[in-house]
Amino acid sequence: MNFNKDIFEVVRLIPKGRVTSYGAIAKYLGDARASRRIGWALNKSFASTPYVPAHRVVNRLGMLSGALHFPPERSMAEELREEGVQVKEGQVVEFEKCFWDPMTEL
DNA sequence: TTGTTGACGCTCA
DNA sequence: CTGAGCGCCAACA
Repeated sequence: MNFNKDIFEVVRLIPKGRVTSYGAIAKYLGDARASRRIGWALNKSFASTPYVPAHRVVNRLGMLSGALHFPPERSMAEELREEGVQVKEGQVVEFEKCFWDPMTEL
């Protein structure tokens, strides 16, 4: 299905040091209610190629809700920090400033 | 075929 | 502010 593919595509377009939300992606793909499916799709993103920076996708509050699903090696928080995104207590600091909206950026 | 689940988002009390 | 509940819908047992 194209949906998953589109999700991966959009996620790969997220600039380094920026983050976006499930809802934003869903909206961009035309189905604002697909947020749940996005999480599910991203779950499988590990097996897909090329690499999908799923750590740049968080929920609408900027929380790393999916951190537990990441391999210990690629901790969401760590990856983000390395890219210049401050993460504290499983949440993106200054989320609004790092937020990247495909709707307005593309 | 049916029921449960989930990396969400929103509303209401 | 916190918690509970609901809608959505694909995947899976």
